[in-house]
Amino acid sequence: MQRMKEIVDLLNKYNYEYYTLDNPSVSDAEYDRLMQELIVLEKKYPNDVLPDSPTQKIGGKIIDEFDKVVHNVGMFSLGNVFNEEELIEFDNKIRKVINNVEYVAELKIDGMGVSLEYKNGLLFRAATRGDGTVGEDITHNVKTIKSIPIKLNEPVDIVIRGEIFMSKKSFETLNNDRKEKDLPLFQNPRNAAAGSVRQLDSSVTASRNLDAFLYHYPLTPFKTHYESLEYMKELGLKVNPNIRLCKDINEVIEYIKKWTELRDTLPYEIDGVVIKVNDVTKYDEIGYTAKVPKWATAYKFPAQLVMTKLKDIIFTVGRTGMITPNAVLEPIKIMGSTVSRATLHNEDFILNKDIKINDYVYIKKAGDVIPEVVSVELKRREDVKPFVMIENCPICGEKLINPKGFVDYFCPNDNCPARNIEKLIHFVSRDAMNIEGLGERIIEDFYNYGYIKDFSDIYKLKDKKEELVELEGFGLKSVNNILDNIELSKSNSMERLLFALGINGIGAKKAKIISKQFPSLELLENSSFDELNNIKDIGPILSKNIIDYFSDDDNIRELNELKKCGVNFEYRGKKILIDEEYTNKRFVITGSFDFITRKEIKDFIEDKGGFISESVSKNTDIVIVGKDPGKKYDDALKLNIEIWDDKILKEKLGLM
DNA sequence: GCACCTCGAGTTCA
DNA sequence: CTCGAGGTGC
Repeated sequence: MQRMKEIVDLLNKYNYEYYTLDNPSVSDAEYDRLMQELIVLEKKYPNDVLPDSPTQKIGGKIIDEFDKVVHNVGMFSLGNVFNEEELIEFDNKIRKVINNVEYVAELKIDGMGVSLEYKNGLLFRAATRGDGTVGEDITHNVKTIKSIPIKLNEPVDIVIRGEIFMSKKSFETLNNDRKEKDLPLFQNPRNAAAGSVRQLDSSVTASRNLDAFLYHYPLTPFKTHYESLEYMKELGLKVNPNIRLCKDINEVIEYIKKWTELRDTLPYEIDGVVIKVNDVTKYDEIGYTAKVPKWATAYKFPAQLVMTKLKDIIFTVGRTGMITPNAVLEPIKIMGSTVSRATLHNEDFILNKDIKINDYVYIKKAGDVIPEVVSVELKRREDVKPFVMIENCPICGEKLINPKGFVDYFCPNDNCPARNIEKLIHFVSRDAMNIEGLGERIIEDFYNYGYIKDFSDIYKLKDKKEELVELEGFGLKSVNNILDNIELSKSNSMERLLFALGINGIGAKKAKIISKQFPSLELLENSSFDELNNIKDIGPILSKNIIDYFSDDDNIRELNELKKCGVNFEYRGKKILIDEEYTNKRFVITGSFDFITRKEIKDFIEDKGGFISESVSKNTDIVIVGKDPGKKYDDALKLNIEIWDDKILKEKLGLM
């Protein structure tokens, strides 16, 4: 079919031009006409459909859920700088490591990160960023995006990272369309793009007019980032045309100034500028922090500020009794949503910012989500009332306390209804007992009806099934669902229960650390202050909180009730084999070993509850020394720290 | 005793 | 996200 091939070639050429030239040689109307003709032809001759036909990109597959994808190269996030000084500091730190640094400055597209995996030049898999290690498989949807080629110009195996976004124009069209159909509107192009990519039905994604820029080649063989980008263009990948190679940080600053001004003229939204060291071979030398690479950063444009009236300051009570002042605002639209509340954190925050009731205040959205009061417009101040911290709990009336050295005030009443409800909400929450279907509203209702007061009452709800079914808004189906999930939660591993109990200062992470060393609640109950205090990352205050918790008769009674209800008290995860010689001891490894890998030593020690640290200090317990040890060995000798040579190590490992 | 980092607690709206 | 507190290292 000669004509079919002609059209396919034309359309592919057009797609390419559309994203690389300002004035493509084919008009929108002509493109649509050709597409129509092609669809008719392909219907007529389904056997002759060409593999690189653009119609093959319009998916129609509906899937049940997204598969998880483990990124074979981690997808890191970037650190942020918010002004010129911070940027110069970023540059200074890099120039301490390497001189004559060149940067690549790129527009930071406000969209959604994506990882593309090509095999033999064909798009094999596309995944979201997720937590950086595990993302979601969105291949079926990404195939519908015109600017992401299904086939590259060379048959290579390659992983490429980029950003999927929606143009300002498409966003407007989409929202106008949704308005007509009375559908909820998207807040901004980024949410629209993210929502569209996460469609189970890819024909919906196809209709959304998504676009993409690719900007990163993680395992590049090239010496510089700029060369990688050039190569990506050769492959047919769409790279943003406004990328600039900068000789030094001053050129980066120039670039930022230019785009701060031109920002609104772009057809898509940007929220800053990304700056990367051009020389890829220096990345390891410059290094990484725990979270982000040190060889790149994002300059973020200042967030949008809006002014509104602060009508009142009210107070909420958390599960710990912590009192939090909240600003009641004249509702105002900011970045797509209407805000009427914002946290004021504590008394100091309010006094430092000199916030008074009836003031006009500037609001921004921190991380584009959480509203935050930035400052007061003193020029508009009139008829204001001073802020006065309350002295009694707004719910139960108990006199508040302000522990020495604390900024926050607390309601000390263990039976405060507000606290009780918050404790129950925490107990069922996702990282705690994870009881789905038992949401905040329902907890509140059940508490007020008197069905639940203590944690264990949740497990006794099944005895009241007949009554619950009669409640307004509940039916047999919803009640059954809740009761099923309550039953399921009984078998949770100990760390969830420990976290759910809500001991002060014991969050999800600490609960897990503790559970590994005291793998049942009974063992924890019988632990001593010293044993707890010895655990790494658990100090005297948390140890005391735990001891106090288990010394309280009410708590013991409640734990017995939970046990009676059949709630699991055991830790089900990987346990530590407690061993005096290893548990909570700090090890440092130096030199090399021919009979074992470092990873194996590390696993051996960590299985017994020991820790590996990188440098020797007076807190190091044991230094393991192999062949050709480094400075760490000298440090160990100086500080008189126990040393295990390869012979001792072999004995300990049971190899001799 | 101070500087650093990690963690916990509370947080908005649809 | 932001804040303060707690833990640890120097």
